Amino acid sequence: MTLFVLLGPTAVGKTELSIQLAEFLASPIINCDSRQFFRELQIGTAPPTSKEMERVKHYFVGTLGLQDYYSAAQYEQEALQLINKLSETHQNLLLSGGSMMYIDAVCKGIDDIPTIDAETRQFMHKRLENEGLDVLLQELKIVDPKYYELVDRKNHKRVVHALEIYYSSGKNFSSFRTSIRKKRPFRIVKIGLRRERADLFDRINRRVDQMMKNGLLDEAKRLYPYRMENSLNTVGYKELFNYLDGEWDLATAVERIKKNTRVYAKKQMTWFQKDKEIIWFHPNEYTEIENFVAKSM
RNA sequence: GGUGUCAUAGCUCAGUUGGUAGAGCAAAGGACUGAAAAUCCUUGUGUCCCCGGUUCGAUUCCUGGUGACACCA
Repeated sequence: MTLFVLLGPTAVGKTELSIQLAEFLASPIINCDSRQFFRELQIGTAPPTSKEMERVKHYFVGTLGLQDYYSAAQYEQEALQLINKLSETHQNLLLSGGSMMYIDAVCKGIDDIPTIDAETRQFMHKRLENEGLDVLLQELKIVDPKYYELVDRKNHKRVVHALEIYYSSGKNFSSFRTSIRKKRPFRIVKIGLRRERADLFDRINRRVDQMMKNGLLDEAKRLYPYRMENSLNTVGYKELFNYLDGEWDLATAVERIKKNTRVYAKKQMTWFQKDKEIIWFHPNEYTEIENFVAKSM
């Protein structure tokens, strides 16, 4: 069995191409855009249209509620289970999306680290607020000197998480970090889509305008009560919440959505560039992609 | 036509009592192991509008020019 992974920055044109490619491969699409998992996020995450969903069966689209907890590790498990099951009837499968960490979770695996219960999380979050990052850093230095040396010490999420692991498991983060690449019982072929930056940024800007026309603001108003949920700490929504809070005017919020989407696209490209397994194509080169896929099957 | 104000980074502007300059935004580069569309780090040389003058030295002062804006005719 071969797993084809179609990836690339947001708005590059993955969705349209993934439909064609899925039909060519006679495969369903295993979605790997982490924000498209959330059922409620309809306009802002540019999920496949209902027409596209009719043409090709999609997994992991609209499967989560706004308040559901989810993680890359959970995705790894569920996606592998699904791939395993589908491989009984399919010779080729297509995974498509741009969530870097989730792609790596499936292709390379991530270490087995205990899940932190909500209570510990809340407790550590409070400690960060009350005692500050420096106190927690000093604690980490004692508890896990190895990770203390490695960690981005200004990034509170990393520091807090390492301590959460220690307090809920009694073992430090370093003892869980193996960095061993997990073996998969199938072949993986990564196809990257990219286009000129000016072109990509232009598509992003236009897509945001289109989302606004499609009623993104109404959607944000509807979801406003849930704005504190992690699922809504998402480009396209968080900026509109600022507008609804009266902090920005609407034009500013829309500009910020565009900018943050561009920044996100850049982050994706930075991450993907390091991955030498990716074979790159321009979205217009569909024939070349199909030829390449045919040779790799 | 006259008078005045302004002309500095992609944009909005600060500043140099004359020793070639810095903020915000935009932009660029990077990190990333169970909240990742998250979170975090790094990066500012630009004919200081143009010609000339004064000066050891001018982006800064002076003459002229060009452009923008305001007011007066």
